Amino acid sequence: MQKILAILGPTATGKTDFGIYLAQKYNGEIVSCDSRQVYKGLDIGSGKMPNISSKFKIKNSKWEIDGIDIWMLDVADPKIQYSVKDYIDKASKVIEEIILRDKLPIVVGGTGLYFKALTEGLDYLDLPIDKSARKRYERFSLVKLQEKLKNSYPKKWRDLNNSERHNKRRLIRHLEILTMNPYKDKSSSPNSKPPSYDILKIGLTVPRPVLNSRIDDRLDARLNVGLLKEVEGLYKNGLSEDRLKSLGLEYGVLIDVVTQKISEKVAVDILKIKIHQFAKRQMTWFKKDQEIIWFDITSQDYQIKLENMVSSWYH
RNA sequence: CCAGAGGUGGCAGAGUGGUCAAUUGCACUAGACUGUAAAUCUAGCGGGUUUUCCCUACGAAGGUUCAAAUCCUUCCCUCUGGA
Repeated sequence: MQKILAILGPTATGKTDFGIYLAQKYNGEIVSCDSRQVYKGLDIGSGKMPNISSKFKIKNSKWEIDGIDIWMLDVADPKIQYSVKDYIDKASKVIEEIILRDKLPIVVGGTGLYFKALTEGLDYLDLPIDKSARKRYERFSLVKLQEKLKNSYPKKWRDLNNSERHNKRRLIRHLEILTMNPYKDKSSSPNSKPPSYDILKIGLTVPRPVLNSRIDDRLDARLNVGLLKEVEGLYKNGLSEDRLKSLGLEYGVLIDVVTQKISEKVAVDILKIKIHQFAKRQMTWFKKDQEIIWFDITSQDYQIKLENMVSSWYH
């Protein structure tokens, strides 16, 4: 069975660096699994930029760091919302191509849903976004959305947990799906199963306090190399405030500095907290995947142990 | 030194005699999540193995009252204005 290596985990654990290292060692190519790195122009903030010590070049939107090809970067226009569907369509092709080149695909990233969709498939992925339905439902109150779903699709409503029932955005999507009536249309495929691979899932982790301070340091470093300018540039290039907000974290918070709503100092404090919380959410997601083998990067010899594991899997 | 304002849970900030272990926001903890996922959402959040119960708590110490974060006295501290 074709092998794929995956390096997962929360932000700021050095996934990319380690991925590049392993790619060099095992003749691999990297497939980024990151919902923000897909966008052109989100470079510093999304963590695309390599270390100063690394050599990198970009040709035709294709990145190469220290001689290693990195895929799924700059594949989307930041003005336009990207989706899981877009990601797996493209990334699965990229993986096939790497395999045809007789190289090892190394999926590196922290976007859990994308990774899951890529490796396990997702039901009803062929149901597109219905913009008009979405627009219509967005004006509804939470209660109204709940009533509507309860009445028109009681089975779905019953299946939802408390958290989901209060999630306006999710409620809207369920309603949106309903208007497409996929369950009557036998031609729509319930599941898009990807080919089955032999995937070694490596998880990189650190004790939370350490993680938090790594996040803080990294943010300071990114600020020093022009993160704020990057956000300002995107804004001047026509990304709306709302769009930047929806991009989240550095983009969502720093835009308020660009538009002079808050000071940089305040923004940085807020941002650090938000990234801590984000890292926590990533952990919550990945913890559920029992197949991930975790390595604490602050523990001794983790690198050796990890490499041993990879090489015995890879042969 | 005088005059005003004020000291509430990790922080901000409500509450001005009982329904207050104390609204709310933030932080924090745990979690959910099948086309926005760096998004969106839920729960918990003083302590206690008996939980419609007990203890400790609204600057400190006393007091009034059946009952106080809320009223009174003194003290300590902070801020603003005047010397």
